[in-house]
Amino acid sequence: MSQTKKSILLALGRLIKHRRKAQKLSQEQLGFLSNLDRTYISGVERGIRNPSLTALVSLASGLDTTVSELLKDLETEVTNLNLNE
Amino acid sequence: MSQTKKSILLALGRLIKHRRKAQKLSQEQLGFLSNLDRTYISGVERGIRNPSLTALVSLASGLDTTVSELLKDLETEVTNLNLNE
DNA sequence: GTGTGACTTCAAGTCCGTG
DNA sequence: ACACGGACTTGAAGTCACA
Repeated sequence: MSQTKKSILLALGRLIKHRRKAQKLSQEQLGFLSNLDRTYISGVERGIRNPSLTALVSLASGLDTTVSELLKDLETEVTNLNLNE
Repeated sequence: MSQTKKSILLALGRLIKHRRKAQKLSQEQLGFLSNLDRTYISGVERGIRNPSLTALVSLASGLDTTVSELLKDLETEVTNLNLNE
């Protein structure tokens, strides 16, 4: 796993945690809302999971947002979002 | 795999194919640009692959766009983008 | 309420090829 | 140039017990 990938996943994790806190949800509650295991949420927030598109869709709707919104935030956080060079 | 997931992946595939054609790229060329195997690109376009976040990032930059842009298009195509109900 | 390690099953992703 | 397949290695999905 490249360093850039890691930083993307870490940024995603921070973002999701931030959104979750803003909604005053526990990982358990978000897990329920998104039909994902609480420990899986934990892994995503810590940046050790690389979620699939469908997992992202589940997460986003649990957080009452869309994937594109979520990733737009990610793109403002990660300045150089390029894996291919 | 639920029906909704399939329709999301099919929509993503159509979208990517459309973008790729617009750029006048072959699957092979896009594979090269995004550092992904050509057969994998083929699978994504046919909706039988569920790409990870990092794969999406790679694809997006190969298509000279961002993941959020790509998924915004997807959200306009897929009316009910909700896996959790 | 969360982090973490370990685990199994299944899909991601690559590489070989065919028509 | 692409769909499709087999075989392969790595990693994601999904869950558990424990601290």
